[in-house]
Amino acid sequence: MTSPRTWQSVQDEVLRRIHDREWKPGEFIPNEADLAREFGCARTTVNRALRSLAENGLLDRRRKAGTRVAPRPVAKATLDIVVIRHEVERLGKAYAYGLIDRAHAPPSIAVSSSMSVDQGKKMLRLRALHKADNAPYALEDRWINLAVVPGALNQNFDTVSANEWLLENVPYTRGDIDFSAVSSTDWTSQHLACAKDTALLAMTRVTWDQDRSVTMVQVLFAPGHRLRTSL
Amino acid sequence: MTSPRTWQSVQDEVLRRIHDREWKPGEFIPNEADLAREFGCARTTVNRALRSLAENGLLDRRRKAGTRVAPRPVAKATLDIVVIRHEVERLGKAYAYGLIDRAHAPPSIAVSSSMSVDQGKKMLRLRALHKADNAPYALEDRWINLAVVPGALNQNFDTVSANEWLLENVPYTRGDIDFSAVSSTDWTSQHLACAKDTALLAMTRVTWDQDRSVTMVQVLFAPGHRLRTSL
DNA sequence: CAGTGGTCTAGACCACAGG
DNA sequence: CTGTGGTCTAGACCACTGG
Repeated sequence: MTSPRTWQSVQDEVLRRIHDREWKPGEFIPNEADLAREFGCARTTVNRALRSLAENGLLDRRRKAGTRVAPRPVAKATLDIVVIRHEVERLGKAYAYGLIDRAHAPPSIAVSSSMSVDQGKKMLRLRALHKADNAPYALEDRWINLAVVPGALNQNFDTVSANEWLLENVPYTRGDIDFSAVSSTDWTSQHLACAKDTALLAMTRVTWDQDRSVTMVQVLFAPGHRLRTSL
Repeated sequence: MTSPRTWQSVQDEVLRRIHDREWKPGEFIPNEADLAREFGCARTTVNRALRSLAENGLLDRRRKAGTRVAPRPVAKATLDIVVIRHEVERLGKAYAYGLIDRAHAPPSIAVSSSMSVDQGKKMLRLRALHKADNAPYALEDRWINLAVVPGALNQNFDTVSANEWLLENVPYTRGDIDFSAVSSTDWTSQHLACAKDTALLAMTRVTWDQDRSVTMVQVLFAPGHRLRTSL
């Protein structure tokens, strides 16, 4: 075979061998030093190629044991979670935002427990609609932890969505997300302009800064919305 | 400040500066050589730390221009797409699989166009139910491209799901996935043991080997299913 | 053109874990 | 104890791209 010299060409060759079943799932492959000799490059270069593949779940690497092809290739799909306005604009549509209501109230049990906050403490709740080309795009129902983000009380969120304001002004270290399907209620149907009981894609996210919850938001997308990604 | 010596400690320090707004979104940070001097380590070490952060979307790096904190931190959520049996077993539940029907027939227009195959060509269609602790877990509706996987005709898929058989036997290079919410039909309600029009989370995937489609599958999860991930 | 990140090298030492 | 991957170094050259 030819002698790859860059880490990408090494990676390509390794991928080819996996794809062509020269190295089968679960099998060990030669160690880095041997591969470096075979490919005529430095071990560092081989390491870079293999480490990258391991991060993508195609290889299992363990000290002393060695490197093997992942027995069950774990497919990792990456979703980019972006500000809704940017998502709409990327689609070439006109974005509009409207605040529906705003309240300073204690959260429900579900919200307070998801956010690990005292149920008695008042939080800021915002509901808003995002539109694309004047059609409903997504409905946002958000709770903000005022103990962590006191400044939110001074914002009216009339023109800038909490979505964007928080991202630009409040740091976070971690987020937990889940996706599910829910039926449209009377209230959501009205705002998303769809029939009651329509199936809607829902994204719920709790954002944390260290161990303190910053905000929890449920986004309901308009009927037919698809979340795309690839492997 | 202290002098980090490993790439992870360099990364931690960079993360801290971003988090504490010492380096603000959109701002340029010192170049690799300067940081290496400041931290008392090799430039390679700084490079490793910054490259990793850039891959995670926290930094924007461009030759000559330099490195800056990403103006809009793009949150990347990674979903692990695994074999359904393993997912169920990981939950500590008993897995069961049942083939519902199997047909050798031409695909619908929707399927043939998604898979870029000639609509006249017969394909293998399998519908099956995955159960967890004897309750419906997910309903699978799959089309297999026999031009790419002729061997599938010799499998009856009575006991091994196409899901697993394909993963273990047929290589692929790419997959396109989308998630959406759909309403349950009479047929799906019957198999998932739910009311008609219940909102269901649907995952549709088309798998490719180079530029030839291998299989297309729609998985409908039982009501209430949540797809979890974190940032 | 020149400054920046991107990569390769050869060698070294270390951390971990299998035997 | 020993083989493996994990990492660091110092230096070098390259590729891209902004000015």
